[in-house]
Amino acid sequence: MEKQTITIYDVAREAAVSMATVSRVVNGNPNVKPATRKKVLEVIERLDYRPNAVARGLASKKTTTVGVIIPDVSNAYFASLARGIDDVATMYKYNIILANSDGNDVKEVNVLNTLLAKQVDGIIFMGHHLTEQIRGEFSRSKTPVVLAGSIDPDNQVGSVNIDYEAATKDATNQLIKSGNKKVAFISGSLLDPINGIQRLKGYKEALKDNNIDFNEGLVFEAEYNYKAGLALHDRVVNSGATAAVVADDELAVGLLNSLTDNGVKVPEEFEIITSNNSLFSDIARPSVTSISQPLYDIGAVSMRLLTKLMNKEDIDEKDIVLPYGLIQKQSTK
Amino acid sequence: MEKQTITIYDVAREAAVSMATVSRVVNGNPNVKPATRKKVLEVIERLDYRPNAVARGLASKKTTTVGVIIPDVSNAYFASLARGIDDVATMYKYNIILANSDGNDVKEVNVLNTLLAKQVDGIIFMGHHLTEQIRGEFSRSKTPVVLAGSIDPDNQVGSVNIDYEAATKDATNQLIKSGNKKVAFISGSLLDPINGIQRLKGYKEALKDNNIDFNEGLVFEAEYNYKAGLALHDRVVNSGATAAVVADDELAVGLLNSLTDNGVKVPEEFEIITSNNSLFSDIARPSVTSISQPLYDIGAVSMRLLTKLMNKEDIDEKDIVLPYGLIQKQSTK
DNA sequence: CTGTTAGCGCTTTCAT
DNA sequence: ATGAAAGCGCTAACAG
Repeated sequence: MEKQTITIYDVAREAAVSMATVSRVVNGNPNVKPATRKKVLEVIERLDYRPNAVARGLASKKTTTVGVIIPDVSNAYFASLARGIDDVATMYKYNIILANSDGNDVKEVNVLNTLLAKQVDGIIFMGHHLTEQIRGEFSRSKTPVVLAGSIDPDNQVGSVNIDYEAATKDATNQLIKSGNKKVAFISGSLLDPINGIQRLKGYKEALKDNNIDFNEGLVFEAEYNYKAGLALHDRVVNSGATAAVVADDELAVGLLNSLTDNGVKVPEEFEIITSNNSLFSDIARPSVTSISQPLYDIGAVSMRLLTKLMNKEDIDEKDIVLPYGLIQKQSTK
Repeated sequence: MEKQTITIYDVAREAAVSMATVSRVVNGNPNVKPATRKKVLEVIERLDYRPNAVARGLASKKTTTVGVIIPDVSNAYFASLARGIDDVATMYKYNIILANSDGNDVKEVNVLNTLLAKQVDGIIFMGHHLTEQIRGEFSRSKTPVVLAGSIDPDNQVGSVNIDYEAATKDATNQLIKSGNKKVAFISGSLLDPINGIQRLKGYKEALKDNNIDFNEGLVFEAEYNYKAGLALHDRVVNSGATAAVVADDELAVGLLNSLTDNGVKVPEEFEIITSNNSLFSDIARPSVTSISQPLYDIGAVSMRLLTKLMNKEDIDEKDIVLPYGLIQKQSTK
């Protein structure tokens, strides 16, 4: 028995109308007499007809699917964004093709190309560092792009973020105010403009406002994971720091656990403020004071912005900055 | 300026060959004289030609994309599976359309239908409970399906899992051996066959082997999240249990923290074994002893199995059971 | 309100 | 080894 697909043609024949009419009722075009619509609908039901989205895509040049380039779905931070993206996508009848890049330049370019080949209607990009090549592809292609939780120093495409600079400044300030002279700045690669430009800038501003000299030895780069946090212990302790602003929760909790496991009292002897307010920061004991970013919303708003772009609507502002907070928990005094 | 897409036709004209030939070189068909191939390749390069995957999909009836139905990507358990799936998919030149269902019957059916409409070549389904309707759709459609970390009591489609029954039995046994007479069984909905059938069975077997009567009052159903774990505290304490096997890490850590925050010593006064060995179980203090499931591998193997199914290869076994472990940490004696 | 007619860009026999 | 031509299933003018 063959995989006999029934097409719009079959429906048209059975309903004794033209393909165009069937197409109209399928697409909810109002220009169809109720009686005809009903008749067609019945045949569709009876034949169990399902429009072929690929054919539709070829004919209409719209696939109702968007590409999402993500460093790693299994990272809680990005997974939250992804969830926000998918929910809004679903709301607007889009599907998402999810592709992991590991923040790797080559993979990013590859995946971008296959996404473009698949004629996605738009792209949401999450990544630490926009390479020239990627930016070139973005501007060359006519496909709308939105950066979620990522910065393009050149502002060519839309983006949704929080004000990392101000948030880091606030956090650093709090740590200084509570008496810490040496506050460590712990982030991911400084090549990522979020770290190297925005966060670092906020950190330095806080120091300056409090007349503290910037000390290179208090700046640490690490990968965003628990083990990296554990591994940081000795270096941080040796730096003489008595507090730290950390750019990632896993990293922060790793540092925290290595500290407490070694008998250091947190927050009495060492204070920590982290950045994502994820479950990790709640689960840890002591729980970790954190900047709160509306992760789900960053994803959701990105997708909403993308729908506008795909729809060629007028955008009042293509770079959206969402509000952040500072949630006090047990790792600060 | 228009979005002037260059097509296979343009390439054919410029290279002075037929579309068929261009198609052949693009698809790596060996029946092309090296000289012609070279010539065509140069034109492709020069024109920056990119084959349109949608057109290709319509003509060949293959989209090289698979649908992935997932309860929630922002759940660490499922996110790990998803990562394994995507990596193997990429390896075999597939992309994944990721769709969140929240384990909701209606959403599952909807999303399945749009996936089928989009002509995905295969589907990977993760969900707690296969409804009749979904199973009906599965068997009616000719599209290959694989269940990842989910059970179909009827075994109609392929699946990849661990032996939940044996794993739960092992965990329960350890708890009993170390002196606990009352071991709580804490899982998600018992409607999910993994919980209601497999895990519960393993739990009961362990009791039986140790001549302990099954006590309904020690069985708890809860949602798989941290708050649900916190909320469970009173009921578990009142049940008289001195240990628990928990089906989810967030749940387990929630219970753990509510216990320790209330002054109960773990593991001295209460022992806990959880099920996913995720980062949560490492971060908690005390860290939580856990069954270890090869999450990434479950995803990866599922996708590998699906490629075979899509390729109509012979399958030795369409239900794959992967090995599990039991990782001793600080929450058990 | 409904039908006709071209394609959309590519794969795939079938010839040659 | 290469070309010609017929679709794949649907949308979108354009008529009427």
